[in-house]
Amino acid sequence: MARKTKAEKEKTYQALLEAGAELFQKQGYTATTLNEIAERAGVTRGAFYGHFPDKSEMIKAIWQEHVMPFFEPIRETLLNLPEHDPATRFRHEINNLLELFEDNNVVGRAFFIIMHNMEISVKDRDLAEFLDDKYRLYKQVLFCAYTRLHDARQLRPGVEPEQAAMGFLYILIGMINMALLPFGNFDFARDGYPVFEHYLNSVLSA
Amino acid sequence: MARKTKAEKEKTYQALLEAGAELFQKQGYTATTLNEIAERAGVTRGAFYGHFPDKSEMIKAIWQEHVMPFFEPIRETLLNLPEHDPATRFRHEINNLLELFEDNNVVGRAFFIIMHNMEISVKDRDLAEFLDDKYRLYKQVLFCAYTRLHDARQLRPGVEPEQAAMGFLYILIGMINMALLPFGNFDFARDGYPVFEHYLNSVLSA
DNA sequence: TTATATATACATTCGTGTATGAATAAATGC
DNA sequence: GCATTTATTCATACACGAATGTATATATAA
Repeated sequence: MARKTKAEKEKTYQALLEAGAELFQKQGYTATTLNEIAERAGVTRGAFYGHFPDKSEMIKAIWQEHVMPFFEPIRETLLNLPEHDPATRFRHEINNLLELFEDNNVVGRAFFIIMHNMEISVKDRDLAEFLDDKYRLYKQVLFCAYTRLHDARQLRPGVEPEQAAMGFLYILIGMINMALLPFGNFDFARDGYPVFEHYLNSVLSA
Repeated sequence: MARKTKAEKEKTYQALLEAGAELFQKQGYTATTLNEIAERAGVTRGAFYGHFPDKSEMIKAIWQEHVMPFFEPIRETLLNLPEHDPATRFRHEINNLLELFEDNNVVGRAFFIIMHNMEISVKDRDLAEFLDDKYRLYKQVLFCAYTRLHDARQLRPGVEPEQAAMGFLYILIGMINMALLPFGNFDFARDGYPVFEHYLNSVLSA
């Protein structure tokens, strides 16, 4: 095969990544073969191995390229809520998060794959750790945010940060789950924002 | 192979079911092979095909045998909350549900497999429909319960049944998700009951 | 005697990983 | 800038293993 230019190489890389994400979403991570990915990207398995050591590395790449750029700033903000009136910033950022899931289906797709369409296997310890990290991350970020809210006395009396963070995490995970399922038409305006609004009001005093 | 008695046949059936559930939980549905299931059950693939047409039928059997007996009465109760003071019954039944997940790890395991360790694939339309049914079921049951609560004026003013049902579903799904993950030690007394208690208090007026 | 639970054996298909090769982009030397 | 060398992208081919489904055999329950 003729050597391609650097720009062309990047193009096939992106094509492979996109093909992989689409197929993982549609038929699951384990059930998707390298042949299918390559074919959908318009290349052969030879190209795949030129870009990824194996399938599991592709998942990490999808996360890195499709999620991190959007997710990182939100995480950064939640970890550094202002000492004065963190609640307003918190509400705002949660809104950003929901909008991200509503608008950007690349991000949503990646989450769906990670949470729903990738079996957690003892066989692949590496991937299990990768998933573990993701969940640990969410928990940590939310706990940090709620601690700040607590310190600023913007949580309703009797609401403990750990508990509130867990509750929020449940709602978030639950909603993302439902929102991303291929069946059961989900409407953010109907099933997303109002639910969060209610929950935030029940937890925040501000 | 020598023919077995009917009782022995039932025993290998149960052994296969148990082996399948264990392996699906540990390594995922797709990644588990019929050979592994048979070997763990102390038989060969020949026995498997004597009891199940294929792997997907085993999932349905696991649900039928390991979940339905516990889940059905709860569903029945939620669909038929009393007209007078449904809230008390509702709280009670939700508690039952949490206890079920806390105590009965066979039920929890089945849920974990369905929700986390079985990829949703277009390739297997039959299984996708099976999953779809499950989610539809939850939604329907909760909506029915919340409607009854609403009619009895036991929802806080401004709380709509649809919304409240969705919120509850999110929390439930989110919690079950987190509770069942193999990593991240989950404690029902710490991360389960209090969160639900808070949410119920924020929604119910009674 | 007959029906059947399950082991065994076989055929087929499929997926992975690697080794190889062709053609050309990129690098190098002048 | 041009000629030559080198590096590299990706297709092709191959080897190996593994999984499925089916057909068959056997011993014994019914």
